[in-house]
Amino acid sequence: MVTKQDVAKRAGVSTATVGRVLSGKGYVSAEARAKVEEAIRTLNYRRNNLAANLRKRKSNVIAVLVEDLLNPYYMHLAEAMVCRAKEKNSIVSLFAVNDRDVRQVLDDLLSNRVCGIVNLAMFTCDFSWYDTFLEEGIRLINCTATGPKVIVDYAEGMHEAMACLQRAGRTRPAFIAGIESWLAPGDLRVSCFRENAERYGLSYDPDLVLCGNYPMVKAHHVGYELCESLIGSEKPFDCILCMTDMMALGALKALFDHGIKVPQDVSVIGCDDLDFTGFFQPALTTIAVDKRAEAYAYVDLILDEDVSEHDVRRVGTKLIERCSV
Amino acid sequence: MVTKQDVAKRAGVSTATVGRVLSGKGYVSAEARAKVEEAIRTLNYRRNNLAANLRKRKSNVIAVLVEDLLNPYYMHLAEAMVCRAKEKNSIVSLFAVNDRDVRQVLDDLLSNRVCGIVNLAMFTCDFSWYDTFLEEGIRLINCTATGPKVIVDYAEGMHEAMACLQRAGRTRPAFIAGIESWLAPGDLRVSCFRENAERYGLSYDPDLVLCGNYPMVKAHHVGYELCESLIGSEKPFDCILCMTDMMALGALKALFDHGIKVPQDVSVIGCDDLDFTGFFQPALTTIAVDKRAEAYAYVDLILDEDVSEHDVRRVGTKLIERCSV
DNA sequence: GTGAAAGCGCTAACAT
DNA sequence: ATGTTAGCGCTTTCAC
Repeated sequence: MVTKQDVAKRAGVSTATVGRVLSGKGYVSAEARAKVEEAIRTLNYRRNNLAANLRKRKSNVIAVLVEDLLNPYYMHLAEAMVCRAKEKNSIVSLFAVNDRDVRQVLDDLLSNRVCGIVNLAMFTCDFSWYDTFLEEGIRLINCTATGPKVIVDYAEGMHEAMACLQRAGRTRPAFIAGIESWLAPGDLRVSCFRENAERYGLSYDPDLVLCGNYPMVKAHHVGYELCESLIGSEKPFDCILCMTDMMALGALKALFDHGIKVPQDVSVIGCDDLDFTGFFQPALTTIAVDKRAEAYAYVDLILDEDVSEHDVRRVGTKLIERCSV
Repeated sequence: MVTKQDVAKRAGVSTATVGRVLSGKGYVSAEARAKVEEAIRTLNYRRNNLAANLRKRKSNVIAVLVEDLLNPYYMHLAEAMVCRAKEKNSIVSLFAVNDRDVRQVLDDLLSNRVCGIVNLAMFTCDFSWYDTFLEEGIRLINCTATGPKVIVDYAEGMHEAMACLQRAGRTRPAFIAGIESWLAPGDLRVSCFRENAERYGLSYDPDLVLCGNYPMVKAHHVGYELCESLIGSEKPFDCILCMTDMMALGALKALFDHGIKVPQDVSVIGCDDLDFTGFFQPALTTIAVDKRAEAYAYVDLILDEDVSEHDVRRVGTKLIERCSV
């Protein structure tokens, strides 16, 4: 294995000079630079990140905490994060967590001195350890109420969705929320709906806001079950808003299985705009999230120099109209 | 940050002794062990993997190379790999590659001294660098013709699929292969079909084996386009075998858009058994791969001690009958 | 059964 | 403009 030493020797300079040309900082004579570059090329030198990381007391690994990795939404995010991280010489590692083993995973992250943590899990972490992480210089995104975070602004898309429903003459929406914690004000989907439904001639009935056991149960199953119970309840509804496209997929199937026609009898709107929701039956009208922007924001919040403790990045949404309304 | 030194000092022993109790190797008196354990607990010591990795000249990172991360199949794999890796104190990092930037990614992997590489991309890597990796002690899985690999034995499932088609009275299958390289003998799907179709009363017509531009184009779009061109070609066919469930999703939609009924007019069989293929319209009959076994095999091939250069692990498949045949 | 000490390859502060 | 050097925290050999 070729070390910086080797390069220095071969170029007839010191390791410091090699370091300077490698990092691009500090003065290096054109002559020295040329010799060093030549040595690097012929020796095929490659920096050992293990050593660099130790020295810097921090790795180039961004940890992504996921609870439901199988939901394509998170893979969209993961993919874009991988790309962005690559541009910035970092790598992303996936960590599966659930509310029972967070502690152990956190231990692991500390041990591995990851450079930052993006929390894509839906439970609110017990980050009493928050300070431990900060002391180590590990940035935490979407982990605590106060820290840096990216907020998906579902409001825009939600308004369009409600307007769309109104145009279709719908008045009694049900809401498949899937998980209690998404009812919290931090998530704009339900709250925006609750506060503005009336304005669009839509009734707001708390009984029609349904929670299930996501993510213990897969999103599409949650959607299916919740939709079935909705049908069984015999409460009148003429459209369904779903927190995620996968839940909408489940709802669509439940509706189909019960002979309820979409969009003739009931309209369905999803959220996420996965790359294949246009292939659902019928093609799903959905609130699209700018997943790329979201993912890039995560990586940037971890890697950029000038990020404040209260940095908040907003990500836009918009309605994509297809055939389910 | 608490170091091994600190623990040693606190326990009144040397770092070597601390190392012994930590690793569980070597003799340590009960007395010393107790003191060390106490110190570890009260100091809240956590090993610094950065340092350990440097010393061992190898990290605990398993690199996974993916080309089409958005295909849920790879996510299933990734998820299971993350779990398995966690059991063995390793972490998995995702690397996006395509045949144009492999070289750079490989450079990156070398720089980061990952402990192993699992190639989930479909192109055959130019691993002329193979030796460079081996010298560094980096294991390569599914990278070269000769190295350790896991083979998905599609034959079992494929036989069941053909039998199923035969029972349904089908005789003229089309095959949506999606990508040229999957036609190679290394992949059992097409080859098993080609060699055995006749036995099940199925015709084998090379003109009905369709390739597209996967993974440059998303799997479901490839499935859609290929199926459309199939319909347009006016060659007779009464069933379609698809290389992946996502391609089947596309085919299903193309068929629907052209008013062709599944399974009445045409039967469709997919491959993978993604967790939501039962929610397709109609629910898809598919060849299920034991994804967990596949994923575990990858991790084990990287991490286990006793892996030979020609180790081959087989993963089973079986047909899941739903409603598309 | 235990301890001392030599690095792993790099970075950066300091000296020249 | 360039070189020297002191660690980063760990593992592991070797000596006691």
